[in-house]
Formats: sequence, C-alpha cells, structure tokens
Amino acid sequence: MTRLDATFSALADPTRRAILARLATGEVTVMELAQPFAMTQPAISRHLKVLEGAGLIVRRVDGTKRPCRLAPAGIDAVEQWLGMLRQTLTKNYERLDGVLAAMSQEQGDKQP
Amino acid sequence: MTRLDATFSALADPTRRAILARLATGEVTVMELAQPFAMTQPAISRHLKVLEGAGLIVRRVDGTKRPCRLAPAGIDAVEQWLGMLRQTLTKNYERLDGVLAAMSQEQGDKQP
DNA sequence: GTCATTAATAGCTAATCGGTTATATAATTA
DNA sequence: TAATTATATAACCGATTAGCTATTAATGAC
Repeated sequence: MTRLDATFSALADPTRRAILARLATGEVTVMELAQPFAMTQPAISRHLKVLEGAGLIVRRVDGTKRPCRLAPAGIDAVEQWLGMLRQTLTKNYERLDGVLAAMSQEQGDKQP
Repeated sequence: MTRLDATFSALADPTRRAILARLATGEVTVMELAQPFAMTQPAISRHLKVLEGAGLIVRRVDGTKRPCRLAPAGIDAVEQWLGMLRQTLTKNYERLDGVLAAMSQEQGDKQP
C-alpha cells in the first residue's frame, strides 16, 4: 500500500476525520480525543495508529500521555495529487476548446 | 456512509486513482479503461461503480458502450473538506501566535 | 511499595473489499 | 434470426477492517 493509499484510506473514516478536525485546534491527548466518541479507548488508539501510518498526525511522549498533533505533510500529499488531476483536466479542456474552435473555423464559423 | 466517506474511500485505491487520471484526459469506455490493467472487465466495472457512487464519475449510454467521464463535484467535495481543515489550522496558528506574543509582553519582552 | 491513570496490544468476530469465474442483458452486425 | 460485442451482475473466496473485551506496560501519586 502506498503512502497515498494509506492517506486516502485514513480519511475515509468519519471518526478519523473528526479526530483530525479536533487536532486542527491544537495538541490533544488520547483520552481527550476519545471522550466525545461513543467508542472505547482501544478503538481510538487504533484510529490514531492509522492516522500516524498515513502521515496525518505525529505523537510525542509526555509522561504517561501521548499528545497528538496534525502533520500537514499528509494533507499536502493529498492536495498535490488532486492538483495533478485538476491540471490534467484543465489542460485537456483547453485542448478541447482548441479542437472545437478549429472545427468551427472549418465549417465557416456556423456556430457563434 | 456519507458521500465524503465514499469519495475518500474510492480515492484510496490505486487502480481507481489511475482510472480517474485517465478520465482527466477525456471520455473513455469500459473496455478502453480495462485494457492497461492486469485485471478482468468485471473488476473494472465494479471500480467504476464505486467511483460513480462516490460522485467522482458519470456515465452515459452510447449503444452498447458506457463512456465515462470525470465529475468534478466529487473532487470539489474533497477539496472543500481539506480547505476547512486548513482554515481551522491557520486560525489556530494565528491564535497561538497571539498567545505567544502576549506571553512575551508579560515577561517584559525577554524573547526577541 | 502500592494503587491509579494513560495508553498500547492481543485475540475475537462480523462486515466489507477486491479480485475471480460464470452468466445475463442489450445493442450491433452478418 | 444468429453470432458478436460491450457491459453488468451473481456467487464465491481470502484478506482487511472496525469494533469489542481483557490484558499489559509505563508513569505518577500516595
């Protein structure tokens, strides 16, 4: 599984997206993250492992706590891929415009 | 499963991302899409169904063919979510900057 | 040292996923 | 009408996933 696979797959889960949204406001510990969800602590820990594997968060050690924070690198990778797609899309729209314009010319400008 | 779940989940598969990249260059039929992959036609048909369900492609009918093309709406939804995350992130960095500045003031500007 | 807290891990289960082969449907061609 | 082409669907299989409970490890408080 590529890093991009892991990142998109991590983002496909609503719990994990909610965790990321929470982390966008700053560093949060595992128990703090778990609290608003109807889910056990081990379940949250596994979600965090998935997010970490996807390069979307990083964790540090603070006593018994493991505060998490966002790692923008993962999000960058996603936006880069989307940008590539959009660029191809735009390029081909432009080419299509060119083709249509040429066709229009050949027909003696019947279309406005 | 929400639409956003479906979209991210659809993007998590490399075959499906390759299909989207191909479709960014224009309309393609199912067999044309299947040809470069080491995969059977039913497998591709299912990937297309997933992409359609995620709002990432649309299909039209042309005789026995079903040409697919990209539906930018799905990609828009993803970018919108990422934008929201980035906005929260930026907002909180700014707030953090403010907090740090205030702390600096209280300490009598010991930091540069 | 003992107990409480924070978090991770192991092992289980039901559901989902991504592929396969075989078959069905629908339009085209001979 | 019969054969071919393009695609979809069904039934199956092995791997993965997302949750659970129970347990473990490590730190902090008393």
